[in-house]
This record gives sequence, structure tokens and C-alpha cells, in this order.
Amino acid sequence: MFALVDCNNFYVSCERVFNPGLNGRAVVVLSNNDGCFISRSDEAKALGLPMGGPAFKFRKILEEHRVAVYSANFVLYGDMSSRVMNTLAGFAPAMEVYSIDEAFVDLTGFERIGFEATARSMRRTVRRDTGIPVCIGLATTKTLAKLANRKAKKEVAFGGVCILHDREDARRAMASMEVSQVWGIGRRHTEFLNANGVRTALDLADAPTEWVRRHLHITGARVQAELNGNSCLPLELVRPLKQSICTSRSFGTAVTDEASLGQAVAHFATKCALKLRGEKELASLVTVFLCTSPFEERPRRYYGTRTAALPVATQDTLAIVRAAQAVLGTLFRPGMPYKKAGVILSALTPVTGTEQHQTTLFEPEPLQVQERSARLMQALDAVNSRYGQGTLRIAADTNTSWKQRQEKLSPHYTTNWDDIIEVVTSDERG
DNA sequence: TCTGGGGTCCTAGGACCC
DNA sequence: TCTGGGGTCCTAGGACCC
Repeated sequence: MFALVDCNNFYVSCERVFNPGLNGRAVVVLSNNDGCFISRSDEAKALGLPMGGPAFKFRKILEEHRVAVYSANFVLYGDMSSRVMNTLAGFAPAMEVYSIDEAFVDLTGFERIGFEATARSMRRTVRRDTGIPVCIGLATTKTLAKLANRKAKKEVAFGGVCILHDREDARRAMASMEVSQVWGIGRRHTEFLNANGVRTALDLADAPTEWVRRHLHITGARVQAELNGNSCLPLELVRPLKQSICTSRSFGTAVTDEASLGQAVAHFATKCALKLRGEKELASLVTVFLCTSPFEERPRRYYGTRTAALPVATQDTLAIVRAAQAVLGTLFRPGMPYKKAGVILSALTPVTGTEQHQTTLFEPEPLQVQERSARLMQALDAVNSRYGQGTLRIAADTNTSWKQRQEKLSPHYTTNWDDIIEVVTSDERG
């Protein structure tokens, strides 16, 4: 039996934990650069503010209904997420953290305690210990657990917990669920399925398997099998190593000069290298991309991307920044209003401790060079982890003229002492 | 003025091997 | 008229997820 625990309106709920005045009010959290809605309270949903909707198109509604608007505070949300996950981990031995706000928990063997009682207890405990409200769906496959969770969220009568005990329960639930709501069925597949008379999840479950296999491929066939109670997606207990690492941002205002782009790319490459060391992996390829707004008119629209091989698989910030800068030089076209850029590391391999054997044919890196690099990165990470990211940084990563908009950022309540002190003093001011 | 960021997996097709 | 069989690896693009 799989339980899918999903936090309600997660980012909004995080803001509410530290600002209870937001309870009962319409609240939205915006994407980076204050662009789109990425989390909405129930009240905000009721106002018709759509998921992913660009904020500037809904300015009037936001103002008229005095909607509370927040810039995304991912440091806060990430920390709150680990609190929720740690709480859940206390309930069952096997669990998969599926996303920042969701976890699958294996409740096989909990029949004796009771699925319902266990789920209710999880819900109460997470709420009590973290302040975050969650809904829980239980079923015999992950895909059905997702479906049950959706019912638990949409239908108040469930009180936040929906259990599909057997095939009959599942079929009843599927009959009232649009196929577009099924996990793994996106926009394109929905169009195709609807055009062929498949409207509900139950229609998909009952469709001829060969037909599903042919048009929705192996992934769609798995979805169908899972809807019919055949579990093909096991719990992933250990997170697999990442295969690529990406850092990219939209700019607050368009950037036109190569120097500013170089600083942005240096910054993104630096962040990628830090994530890479956190993963304990080495990168062999660096990709840089830069683009204008996709809403830009033809002659001013541009999307450039190019990949370069690093001479040696590495996790050294300096080597990665150098490579990224070189790629940028080949992509830059003058006169374009650039709105976004990014760096991607790929062809990743785990650090094994025997990397000194990996050298280039013509310019073998002396061992001392690699050892120095490793020690330098250790020192860099130690300083920045103690005094804050960016305390010690390379000179190319200094100017911030490309910075994104973030006008309504909440304090880092759980991770920054200075922000806590700020809260206290502003409270004292009343 | 203003439209996010970070991932994974699958397939098809081309280039290449013997 | 007619041109094998069996593979691997790589990449681009599409689709999906949160």
C-alpha cells in the first residue's frame, strides 16, 4: 500500500506558518523574477488566479481583492520541506521524497494498525510539528495513490485522507476523474486521448493495451497498468545521482552587453559547480545558453546554445567558469536584448577518489594541480558555508546588473539569524 | 514594462561497427 | 528486377513531472 503525502498549496502554507495573518486571505507566491503564480491559497484560486498565470495580467484582481503577493523564497521552502520529510520519516521505514512538497510512504503491513488511523495520525503530526497542512491518498500503486490524493484535496468530505482499498474503489474514483488529471498524462496526451473518446481515467484503464502501447509508448502503458492495480513504479528509496545540473535565471531587465552576460554566466557556473560538489560528482560537459524573450518579435529573437567538453572531468569552479566563459564568447551576438541565460553541466560521473588517473593525453595535469584544486574548493566551500554563499567568490562573479526582480521577498525565517532579528525588531515596532 | 526553474525518460534517426 | 543482418552509440526533439 502506497501513501502519497502532498502538502497543500505548499509555498503559500510556508509563508502562512510565519505570518498567521495570511490565514483566510488570498495569497499567491510568484516565480523567480516575480513573473508567474506558482502557488495559490484556496482563496486566490477562488478569485480565478490560474496556476502559471503571469502576474502582470492579473494586476487588477490582485489590487482589488488585496491579495497578499510574495516573491519565491526557496531557501525557506527547502528548509520547511526537510522538516516535513523528517516528520514523515518517523512513521514508516520506507519512504521516497518525490518532490519538494510530496513523499510516497510504503504502508505495506500497516493493516493491523489501520491505514485510516495511520494516515490521520501522519496528517495531525505534520501539522503540529511543522505547521504545514497535508492531504494523503492511499492505494495499491503509486499512480492510484496520486489519484486518491487528488480526491482527498478536492472533496472536503474526505477530511484530507482518501483510501482506495480495492479494485472497486479504484474504478469508482477513476470514473469521476478526467484523464488529464492522471499522473503521467500531460497536455499532448490528453488532446490525443480526448480526440479518441478517452475522457476519464477509467476510459484509459479500459482502453485496449496494444493501442495504448502504440500511441502513448512505454510510459503510457505503465500508467495504464498502474491504473489497473499492477504496480510497475517501485518506491525509490535512494535518490539516484543526478545526470545533469542546471542553473539559469531570467534577468530583471534585458541585458545587452557581453560583460554583464559574462558576469551572469560566471555566477551560474559557480552555482552549478557548488551543486556538483554537493552531489559528489564530476562534470565532463558544459553547456551555455542565452536567449531573448520568447515573446520578442522576429529579428530581435534569438536562442543560442552550445556545449563544450572539459579537458578533464572536474568539479573545480575555476575550470568550469573558464569553460563556460569560452562558450559564451562563441554565442554572443551584439545588439540583442537578452532576457535569460543559463549553464548546464552534464556527462556526470561520481567521485571515486581515483581521478588522478584521468588526465589529457597531451597535457597531463600534474597531481599537485589537482590536489591544489581540491583543497582550494574545500576552503571556498568552508568559508561560504560558514559566512554565507558569495562571501568568497571569483572576481568574474561580482557585478549584479543582471539580477532578477524580487520585490516581495519574505525573510529567511529558519535559516538566517539576521532575518530572525529583523522579524523581532519589526514586531517590536508594532 | 511585465510571462520561472530544474529535472527525467523515451523515441527516432543517423553514423558507425563487423 | 535485384542490394544482409545484427548491433552500438549519439543526438535532437518531444513529452512529462514538480
